Amino acid sequence: MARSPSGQPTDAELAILQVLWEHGPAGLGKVHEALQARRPVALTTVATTLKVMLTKKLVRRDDGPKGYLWAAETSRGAAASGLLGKLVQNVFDGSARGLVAHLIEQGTLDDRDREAIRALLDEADDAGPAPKPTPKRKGGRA
Amino acid sequence: MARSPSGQPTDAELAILQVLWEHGPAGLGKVHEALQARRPVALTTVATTLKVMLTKKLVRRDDGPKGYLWAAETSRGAAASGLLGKLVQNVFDGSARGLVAHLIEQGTLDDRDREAIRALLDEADDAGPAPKPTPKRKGGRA
DNA sequence: ATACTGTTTCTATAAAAATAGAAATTAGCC
DNA sequence: GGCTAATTTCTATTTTTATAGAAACAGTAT
Repeated sequence: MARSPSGQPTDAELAILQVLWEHGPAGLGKVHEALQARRPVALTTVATTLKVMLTKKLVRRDDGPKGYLWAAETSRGAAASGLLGKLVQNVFDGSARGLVAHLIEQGTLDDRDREAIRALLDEADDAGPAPKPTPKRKGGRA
Repeated sequence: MARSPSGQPTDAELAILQVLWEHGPAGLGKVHEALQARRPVALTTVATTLKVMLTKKLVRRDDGPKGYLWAAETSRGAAASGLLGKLVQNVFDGSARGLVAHLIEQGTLDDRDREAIRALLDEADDAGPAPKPTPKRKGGRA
């Protein structure tokens, strides 16, 4: 056997999603144009990939003025979570903290980045101080 | 054309690297055993993958007591950097900060994680307080 | 209506990735 | 010295990914 489809968008698919996330729903031409700006790719290649993405439910297809309008059916956050989850699992042995540590130690983040991250950390502290492991249902505190 | 080899280790390869990173250099049997603990995989599959990884320079192969001893030739950090770089580029539009923000906002990091990260951030501040954008050569301030 | 333009679908190919059986090899054992 | 068990190499298959040409189709403008 070969591998089973991970469900995660591939590189080519991410390139397309990136365009849709930025420009919003767009026709084939628009998507192609945006991709072309980065690296050469045939129009039909984009079309084929979009078709595949449709079956994968990564994009939606609505009737537009000319042909179809293609729209991302996966949010950037969702895609990020999926891919990050895999990476964290594969490389950092499941530790997201390890991943962040890597970025910090590697000097990938500059001063402003670090400052911004501190702010976010503080917000997160305020947001969910509840150490409760998320009650399944019947929310609210006992 | 199809894609050209990214150079980055694939999922199956990462699984093997993970083992080698943890256990250090090991024989085929040991690697297989460790992988098997997670999901079923044939011995020959591991052998074949190792062979491929050898040509990719992801592992080294030294003579051992029985057969060979296989060792990771790529550090966890290096693999992480490569994969993270791609992910950041593909999904976060080049912003590593964006990636960290995602993790924080998604609640992927718990209290202890956040605390640990703060400490690392502080260390990083001390480490390289120079705001100079890394002088190309003839270092030092003008 | 007809030609042009952009879109979609169909068909196809090549490489990588994942997997494993069969066969050959080797080191150690009795 | 030949057997056994682990190892390695060879060969092979399947699926996905990435890519694109050809052809069929739709809408637009003249």
